[in-house]
Amino acid sequence: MTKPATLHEVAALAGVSIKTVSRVVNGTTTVRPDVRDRVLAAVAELQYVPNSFARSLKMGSGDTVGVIIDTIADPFFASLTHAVEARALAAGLNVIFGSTGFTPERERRQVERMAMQRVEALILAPVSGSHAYLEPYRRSFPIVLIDRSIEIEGFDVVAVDDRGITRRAIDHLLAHGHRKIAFVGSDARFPTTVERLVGYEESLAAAGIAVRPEWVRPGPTVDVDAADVVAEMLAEDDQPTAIFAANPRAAVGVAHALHTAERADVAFISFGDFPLAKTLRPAVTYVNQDPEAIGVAAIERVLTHLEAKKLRRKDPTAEIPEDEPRTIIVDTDIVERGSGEVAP
Amino acid sequence: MTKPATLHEVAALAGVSIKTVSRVVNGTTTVRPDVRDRVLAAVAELQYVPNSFARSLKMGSGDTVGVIIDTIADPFFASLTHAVEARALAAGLNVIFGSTGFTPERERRQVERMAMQRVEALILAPVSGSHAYLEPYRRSFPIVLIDRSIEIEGFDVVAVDDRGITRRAIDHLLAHGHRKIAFVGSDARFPTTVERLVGYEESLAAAGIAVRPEWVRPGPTVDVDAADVVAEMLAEDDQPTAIFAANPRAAVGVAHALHTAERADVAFISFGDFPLAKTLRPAVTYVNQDPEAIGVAAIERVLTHLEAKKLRRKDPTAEIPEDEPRTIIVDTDIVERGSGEVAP
DNA sequence: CAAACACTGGACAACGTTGTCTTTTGGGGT
DNA sequence: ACCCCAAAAGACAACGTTGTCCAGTGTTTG
Repeated sequence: MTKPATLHEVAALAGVSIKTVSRVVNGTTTVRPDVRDRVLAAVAELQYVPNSFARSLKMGSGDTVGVIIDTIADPFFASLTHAVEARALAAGLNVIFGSTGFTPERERRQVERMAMQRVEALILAPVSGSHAYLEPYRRSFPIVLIDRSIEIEGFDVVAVDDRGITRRAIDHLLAHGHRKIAFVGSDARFPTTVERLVGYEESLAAAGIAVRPEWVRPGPTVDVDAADVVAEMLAEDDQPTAIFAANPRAAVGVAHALHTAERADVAFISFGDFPLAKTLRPAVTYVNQDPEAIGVAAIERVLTHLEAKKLRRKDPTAEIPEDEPRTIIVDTDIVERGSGEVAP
Repeated sequence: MTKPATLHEVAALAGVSIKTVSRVVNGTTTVRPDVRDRVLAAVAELQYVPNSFARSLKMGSGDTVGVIIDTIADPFFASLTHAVEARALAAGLNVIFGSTGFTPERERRQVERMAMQRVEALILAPVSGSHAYLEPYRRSFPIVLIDRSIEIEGFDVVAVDDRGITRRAIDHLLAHGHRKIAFVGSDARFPTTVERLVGYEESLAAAGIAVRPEWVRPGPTVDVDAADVVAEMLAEDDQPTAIFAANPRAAVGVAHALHTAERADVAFISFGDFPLAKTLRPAVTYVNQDPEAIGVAAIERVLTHLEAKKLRRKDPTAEIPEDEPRTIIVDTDIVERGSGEVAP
């Protein structure tokens, strides 16, 4: 593990001053071709790589954005992060990431880490709980909240209209004649599924149908398997004729249960696509919440803020309307593939 | 966007010297309780967060490890990265990540970026092509190659015995009486699938069966859908009675094709599990290449190297055998779930 | 041919932190 | 009351880089 070369060493080898090497490396000013070549030769020989610590320290800002999500093992966040990284790379930014594991405490720890790493901006999928603690951080770097909205003013938010689209999904089932609709995958820990549940309730209320608590079930948790929940409901005499899965993991369970019970007669809509959803018969109708679109929108907000910061450095009085926090609702639609169009 | 507070400001507010604040923050030496409290109050009031750029610059080393993979959208790498991050967090390390998008050129660029970020270590899933360019970097920080091995000596490698386990999978099909076995998902770009193809060929050769080129097909690529490939083969009079999918994406295509054609009579083994694989009927037998196990083994190697580095700082002459590059083959097995045990 | 002029190269300080070394403080023993 | 010693606090340099400013060089023009 040799220590990397420094400007001094390159300068000594090339027989110039460190400042000249700096100029060649950064290419800001013109340097006489022969000197330039000598420096580049030295750079190559010593395998010189600029020290970003020193550079960022001097410059007063780095080139890293943070991404904090539930877990990268969730395909939804994997796609989202993928989109963020691709755009960040193009913009010359590094991506540092951390997971909350669904716990507020760990979320705080991750945010703190990001602050210490002096990220230029933070993209955060907040877990439930108070987020007042974010306030001071927001003064140091822009924070874009994704996937779920938060009660506090002043943050950028990129999310999906969970309530509205769920309402539309339930309306869709109602329109196909269903009156007995189950909701699988409720989880009070997640604001998103809570919102989806509200959409479910609103839709039923508008149709004059009472919510039956025994048909509102938790999704996959440590001790509950969504497949078991469905099997249980389908074992009763009085059964739902349609099932809405509030998240893809729940949907996989529901699909498993319906498939093993050979109950193609039960209508089914999933919130979020999953692999093989189109292979099952009937293929699964789903709410298309596009993770890439959310990721792209989030990183674009970040880039806008960074651009604004650059502008403001030149002219601190400049008015930059794009720099104000915004709430972006990413479009969502329902993709009909059969399972959601089954008649009761 | 206020500038974060510095040690100087905290020191001024607390009425002490910066060194004392540094001591309180790092908790190395004892500080008189009253002074300590005053400093902590100032830290809280100013929202002081240490500047890791300055710290890393002074210390000569940071606390970040890099992870470079094909794409985080691949569930295999998502799980792997998840395991790496969890362990890194526990060790107080930050994870910075980048994707190659399967192109050698972009891989180089990502490695360069990591070097500039002065990562403490790098976990890399190399794409094919020459990796001689890694040699100089290896002198600056340890590099652990994952998932695929590389021709160069001197690197840590954590991988799966692709050839051996594939051979076992094909042997498994042979043992169930199959003689006509197709291989879907070959891709010369990936050393892993190349190795798997070799395993396939070895197994057939050992059984005295000739490889039929028309049954060795590429997996999903930009212009080839694995499902179409399978449908094509099953349209012929002379068909394979068993199919081996060389990667999970190919497997999803194969599953789709078999399922839509209602060909439960065709045996099927997948390299890698995929969601719903256990839901299909018959449930899909698969080679269990545990991504978490690979991730854990890789980050453990990294931690070992960093520990060794710390030891060596104290005693540069110390002999640390664990620090030598190693090749770790992570255990793999075949999970029988039905589809691989179908008779011809 | 000389003088002004770009243009190139170098010395020095500073970013915020920690390590080393020195100074101050406080408390105990005589 | 004095001195000594340990513990606590401070002064200063240094990490590797870039920005500012100044000196030197060669080129072009009056």
